[in-house]
Amino acid sequence: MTGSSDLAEGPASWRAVRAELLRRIQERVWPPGAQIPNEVDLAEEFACARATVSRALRDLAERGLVTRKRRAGTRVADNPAGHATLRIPILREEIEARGSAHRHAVLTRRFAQPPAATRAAMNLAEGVEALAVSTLHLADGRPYALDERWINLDAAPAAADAPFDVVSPNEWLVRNAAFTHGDVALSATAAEAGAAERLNATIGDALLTLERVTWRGDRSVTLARIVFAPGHRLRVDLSP
Amino acid sequence: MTGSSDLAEGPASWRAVRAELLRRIQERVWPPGAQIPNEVDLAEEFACARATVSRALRDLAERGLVTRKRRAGTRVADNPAGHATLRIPILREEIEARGSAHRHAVLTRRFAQPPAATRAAMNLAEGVEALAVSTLHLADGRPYALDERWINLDAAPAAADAPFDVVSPNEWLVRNAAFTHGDVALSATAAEAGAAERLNATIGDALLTLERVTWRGDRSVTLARIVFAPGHRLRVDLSP
DNA sequence: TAGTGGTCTAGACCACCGC
DNA sequence: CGGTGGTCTAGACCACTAG
Repeated sequence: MTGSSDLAEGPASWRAVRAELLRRIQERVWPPGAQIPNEVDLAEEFACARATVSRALRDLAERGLVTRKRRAGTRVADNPAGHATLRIPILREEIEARGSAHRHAVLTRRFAQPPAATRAAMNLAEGVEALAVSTLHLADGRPYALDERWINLDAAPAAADAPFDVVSPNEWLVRNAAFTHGDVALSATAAEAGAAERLNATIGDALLTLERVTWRGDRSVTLARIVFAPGHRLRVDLSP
Repeated sequence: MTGSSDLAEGPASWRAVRAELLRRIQERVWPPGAQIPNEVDLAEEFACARATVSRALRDLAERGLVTRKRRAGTRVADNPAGHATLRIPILREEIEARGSAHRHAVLTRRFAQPPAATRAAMNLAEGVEALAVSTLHLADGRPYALDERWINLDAAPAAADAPFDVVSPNEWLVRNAAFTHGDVALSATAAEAGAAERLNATIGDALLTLERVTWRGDRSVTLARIVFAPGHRLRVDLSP
């Protein structure tokens, strides 16, 4: 085996073990679906403790490259699928990371009863008011994204008094209203009149749209709809 | 503290430790930026081994909730940002997971020199030929996504003989041409004539587009452009 | 029921880097 | 320099489940 000579001379770090296992998977020494030797045997082969092999295999399992079951052992995944991690964007940081100057403007800010669809998505009772805020984010003075959201005042009461002029709702909520989980949907939408004007687009332009609902336990915190300016590309890396 | 009473009675699993640490972070017992006690102290508090605390903290660090430095210790992240994992889709599985019947049709398949932009993105030498394949994926007979891609025959020579009629290029490549890394870009594009006809859309419709380049070492494997049918939503979950 | 992964322990050494 | 996280070890017990 290729990678064992450098391992034989001393204790193998779990990364070295992982690298060798990864090599065997990628080079089809162990093809998809194949059974991998158990931890004890691998530990013996690599002359290390079982815990070290376990660490390496666990890492590969988290990446979806192998599947593990108690009695059945470890197998190479049928589909060694890559996985990308998509971070929840704080628009200011995203813009500044590109070397641009960030600025935001609150367009509207009002208390109202959200429409039925929003109420359903946020699991709100009928008749309760929520805070609707619309914010435009600019990079170097050019429109970058339009952030339209509803905030559940029951989950984040302090938002009622937040002016959002210095700290944007996007950032304020991330910092002050921690969520326990959420879900995101990406889609392409045609620019309607309001968004087109704000984003310097033409009506009907294809705009990348990110909709996100975050929850704190069983209470929704905010439903955000972020519409990016025309041509925006959301990039993510793909790991083994 | 809420979670400690049940921990005091016996050895704490690392998940229980993580849950308690997570609680303190989410409830601002340890606000963003705050220093967390070191592993030894926490192990003493939870009456467990340091390795158990380490496991819990490592998990939180991987999720981006805390940052760890050798001498400086562990701090709550300024932005306890959630992160979503976006799996590389095998369209057939994605469709079947929705309970629909999958079918695909190869529209075109030809060997040609890719255009300059593609050549650059795939780091190909000038003049070499690659395989261009265009495939339409259908769910219950309705257009689902259009897959247009270039395949680097240098990295996946077997693709030259693959008919792609039974196994789609999408699936064939995932299974037979493992990649080491890649990058993905999501954007919204206006449907041009060809895509509109195939996807049962109107010219100019906003379409969610996923572009992906995968690499095997320093050689590109494939550049794929997947255009989804109108209204498609790409969903991802958001974890703490 | 036996074999596998999952976890915990107590101890040890090391790499890093703020003080 | 010394404290911190990062890792490895040898051993142990447990949880799960395939055969």
